[in-house]
Amino acid sequence: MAGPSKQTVMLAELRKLGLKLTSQRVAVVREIADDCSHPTAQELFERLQPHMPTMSFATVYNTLDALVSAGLCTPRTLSPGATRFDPNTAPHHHAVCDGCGLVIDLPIDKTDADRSSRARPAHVPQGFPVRTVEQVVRGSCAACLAAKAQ
Amino acid sequence: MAGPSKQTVMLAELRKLGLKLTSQRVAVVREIADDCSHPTAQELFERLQPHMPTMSFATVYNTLDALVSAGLCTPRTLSPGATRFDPNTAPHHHAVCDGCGLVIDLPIDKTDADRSSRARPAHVPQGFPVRTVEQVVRGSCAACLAAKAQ
DNA sequence: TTCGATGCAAAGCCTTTGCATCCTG
DNA sequence: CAGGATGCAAAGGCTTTGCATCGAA
Repeated sequence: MAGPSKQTVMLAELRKLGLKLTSQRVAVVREIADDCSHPTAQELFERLQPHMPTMSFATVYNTLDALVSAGLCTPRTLSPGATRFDPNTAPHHHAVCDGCGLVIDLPIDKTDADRSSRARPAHVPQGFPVRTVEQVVRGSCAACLAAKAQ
Repeated sequence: MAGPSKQTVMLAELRKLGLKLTSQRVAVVREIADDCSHPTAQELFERLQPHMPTMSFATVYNTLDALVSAGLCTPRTLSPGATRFDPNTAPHHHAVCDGCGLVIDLPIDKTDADRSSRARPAHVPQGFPVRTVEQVVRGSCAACLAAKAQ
């Protein structure tokens, strides 16, 4: 389990693709590599800006696009509003809050894997090659539940 | 199976909620009631505008919001870009094209129902009441597949 | 030194909002 | 007739783009 960190892998992959490792890209990669909160570009920018006053939106998007193209990060549009970025490249499901759009990773255990991987065939049209099958669990997060109760 | 049409049901529900049945609302309802292509507000507007020159975006959104609030229509944000509206209120899954964002309904058969309804519990956190569980099948539609091949 | 990357600002989509006017009930 | 609904236009979020400047390799 003690392999290279996620951020090391990401930076190595970007370099392998011939992309320059600018300080801005390194900063974005460090910020998102181990973040399982599915941040938006806006959120990443707001976290980075204080430490790097010249950081711009365009660069955040540029770096995220590079990571997505490299298959190191997945853009998620599971709820209205800004695209969220997910550094977890292992297959997994998501719980999404109807109220605030919060996205929670749901690991796939053996039982789930059986269900979701094999559930694919039914009714998917001919000529539609399947890349992934995910489950989306919609409901309310604890915070929104509490807010609604008041 | 010969119940009232979907559009009749929608209009009756809107009236029941005390909303006025303006010609604009009737037009939007007629346009979306039996449309399984998951149109965007923009698309609905572009279809209606030629026949109803004064139709405005605000009214399309207004009517769609009313239908959503009434539970007669579901907004879907399964791919980047505009929200798509789904008049199919029965539980079902979706196939989504990575290339163009096309959304195809996948009916739930008995076997699927068993899988998806029961698949819920695993790893969903405490205090997260579940409203729905859907499957999202991602891949490529026939048109995008053909376009890529060239 | 070179060519790609950055920062800035403007433009582009999608959606919401404010307000005067209109029209259903 | 009254109050809700409409149309228009402007504003508001999110994202992309263009271009002059900068800096990693």
